[in-house]
Amino acid sequence: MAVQNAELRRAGLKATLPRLRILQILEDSTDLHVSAEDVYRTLLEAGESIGLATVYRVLTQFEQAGLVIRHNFDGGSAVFELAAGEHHDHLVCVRCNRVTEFVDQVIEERQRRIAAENGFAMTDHSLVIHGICSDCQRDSD
Amino acid sequence: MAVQNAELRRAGLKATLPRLRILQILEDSTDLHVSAEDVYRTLLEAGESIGLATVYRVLTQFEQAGLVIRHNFDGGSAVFELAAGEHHDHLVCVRCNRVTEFVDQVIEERQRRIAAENGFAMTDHSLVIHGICSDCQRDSD
DNA sequence: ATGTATGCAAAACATTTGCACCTGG
DNA sequence: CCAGGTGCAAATGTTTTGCATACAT
Repeated sequence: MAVQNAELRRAGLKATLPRLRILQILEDSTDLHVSAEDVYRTLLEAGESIGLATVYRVLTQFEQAGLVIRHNFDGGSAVFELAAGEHHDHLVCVRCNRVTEFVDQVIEERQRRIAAENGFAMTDHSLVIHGICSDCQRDSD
Repeated sequence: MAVQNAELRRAGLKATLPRLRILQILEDSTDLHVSAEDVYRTLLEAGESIGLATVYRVLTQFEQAGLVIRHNFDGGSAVFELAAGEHHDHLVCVRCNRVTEFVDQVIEERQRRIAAENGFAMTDHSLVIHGICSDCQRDSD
């Protein structure tokens, strides 16, 4: 936990209990993409008394500090993932919502070129491929 | 307006007044990407008395009928565009929210391959490049 | 006629904010 | 100690829904 403490400092955030717990949850989660509600529920299950508002505030701060990335895959709730490692794009299953990550250098390069050709100073980009994952194709209904 | 009438029939929707008006607005709009509120405001300005709930219902029906495409560019409100013509991707200005469209066959092809490699039956895909458009770079603050 | 569509108001969500209190450094 | 963080509840913004009425076929 000294590790997370340092991570928060580096991000310019005071190492408070809620922030440490939430960071821990993100790191421990088997699911790389969790919603604010998911985090809140996990906290409750662990017996912590941290408000949902704080979860939102902390996740937003983490996002601004570059610790996490916020995605709006569907119209519902946003999901967050640790910003560890390389940029990547996502495959999202429309049946089970499972998320798979991928990187493609050719696409990355084309995107840079397209932004440039259109006079855009690219700040970010997101590519989401929706489809039915192999598991869901098998359990077809 | 007989034209829109036929369009609705083809989509399997009764040609009611609200649906005709809303389709008309989408077709007439200079901005290709409008929110439910935008449509509602336009209706009010035209003196129509159509409820916001109806606008949402109709836009959702249009989406299901394949007449329009719904996008969730930011976390805010969804925007809709007529599904006329080819598939394309979007450049969105983070300052002024202006949307520019583009198509890149290389990216399209890579996406198909990536979906296939991951065992995904691709149903859809969306690529959004965020950045600062040339106008906003000029009026920098 | 009659099943469907609409308007209005209320509900349902996701997210944000105001404010008094608590806590980390 | 004191600025900043947190909890709670209330506010916000978007989208959906229940229900009585109106409309297209």
